[in-house]
Amino acid sequence: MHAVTAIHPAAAAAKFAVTCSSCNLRELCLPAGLSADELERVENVVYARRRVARGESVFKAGSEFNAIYAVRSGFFKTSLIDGDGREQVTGFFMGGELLGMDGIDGSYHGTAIALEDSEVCIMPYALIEEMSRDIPALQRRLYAVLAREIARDHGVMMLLGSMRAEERLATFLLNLSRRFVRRGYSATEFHLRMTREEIGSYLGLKLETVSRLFSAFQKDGLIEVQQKYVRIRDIAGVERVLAARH
Amino acid sequence: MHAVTAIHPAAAAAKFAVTCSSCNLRELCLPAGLSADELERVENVVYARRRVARGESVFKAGSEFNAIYAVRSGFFKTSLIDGDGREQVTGFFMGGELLGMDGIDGSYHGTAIALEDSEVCIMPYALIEEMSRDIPALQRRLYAVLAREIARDHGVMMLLGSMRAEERLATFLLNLSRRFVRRGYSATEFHLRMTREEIGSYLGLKLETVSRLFSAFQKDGLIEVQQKYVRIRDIAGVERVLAARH
DNA sequence: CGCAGGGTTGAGCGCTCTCAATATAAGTGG
DNA sequence: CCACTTATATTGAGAGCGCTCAACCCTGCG
Repeated sequence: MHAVTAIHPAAAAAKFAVTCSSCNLRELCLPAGLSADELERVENVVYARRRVARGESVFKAGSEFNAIYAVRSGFFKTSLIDGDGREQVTGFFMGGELLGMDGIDGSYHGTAIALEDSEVCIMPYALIEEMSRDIPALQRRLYAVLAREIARDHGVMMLLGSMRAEERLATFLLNLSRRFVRRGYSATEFHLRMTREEIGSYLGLKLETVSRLFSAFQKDGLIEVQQKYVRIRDIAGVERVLAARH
Repeated sequence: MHAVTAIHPAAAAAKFAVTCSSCNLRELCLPAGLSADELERVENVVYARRRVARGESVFKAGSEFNAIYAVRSGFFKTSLIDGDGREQVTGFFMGGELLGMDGIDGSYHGTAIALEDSEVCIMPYALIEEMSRDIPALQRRLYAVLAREIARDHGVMMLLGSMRAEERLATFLLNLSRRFVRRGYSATEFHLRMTREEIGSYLGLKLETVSRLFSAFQKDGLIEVQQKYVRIRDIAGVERVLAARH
């Protein structure tokens, strides 16, 4: 069992600064408007961290659901394997984002795999659930996080259902850029953690098509690309790829 | 405000039978293992119904979130409209299914439109949220419903990302069939409520392609189709379209 | 009856895939 | 440190699936 012991408020705040904030639990904690006391309790939820080596899984599709994971550092993909062994990448996740929420109804629906050596915070669901009953702000937050995941998926459905290949890649690059920025990294220069094949799976394209598009974007002066290194030279230009629909 | 007045248990059960069960709230109520007393409270959440005429919307993208809706009768589509006015259908919903959960973080993300004269049960979110704190089973249920929506969307992502046109249509038909059966309708014979264009949008295909595929399935003896009427003549054959991946 | 919305079908094009060869990186073990 | 292996990327040529454009048909309804 997990014991919630009394901690001095200042100590709680300090501990939060170490554990929750450095776990980058922004999705769950930051905008929730929790009191210091509530923060302490939430912070206690993160009762363990776990290193996940590149290529290892955090959880596998079908295995029993018992925790949500917050990415503390590193980079992950989530994917489904279909009956014929075909993989569909359903998302990429970086620091501060949550993994495993699709498992709340019993077992994980997909598999989460680290694309580089990473670390996650383990948040046992039983504790979260219990606590969310006492802390309305946390409950609202949890629902909101789930709802936002649905909204994100709908965005991907729109991408897959109605965009042409170059629009998909442009959307992908802009999305990555925005997320890197929010984490204090460069908006225009980054290393891709995933392979062309994984990008292709996510975007509903073949890896050769992805590769060709990178080359085409480079030829058009939109980006500079060399294997996994990408520099966006003309963000407005990349955005224009989306604007010029049809 | 909504007043929870004391009701005799038997009366509560009767009222539940009328309101909740006939609202087909199976997603939320049925497998939750609620006590009679809890059922009464949940049933009180459905404080109003609303008729939605064909073509009308239940809620619109961007409007303020205040309720989840359960389909009582009829048929709905949800869709996103992108900047250029392009529509992406994100789902079809029939009796007993829930609409509007993607709005929990403030405002509805998509628009829900009735494809035939329909009726929904209005479940004010403030009440649900409050109640889910008192009734753990309901809370778990709500999370599960949200999680299942995410899983559903991942399934659609797989469909859009990795299936060929005929596989998509086969998947669509089998999914509809399964859902009709669960509601006591025929598994093999039904009227489509949506247009070819809406099916196409959902499946990431053009309406002409959808039409051609229906014709092709008919020629192969898999189905019989005449405008919106569909009869599946060879379910195993339709399933084989999926099995024979490339 | 005429109109409008939805559905079907055809012809041809083009985007993306398939197949294949080559190039580049990143390990691995001697 | 260097050959060797393996994973990942790039690029080309050609094919085919699904799209575009267009004509026609069906059905319901005022």
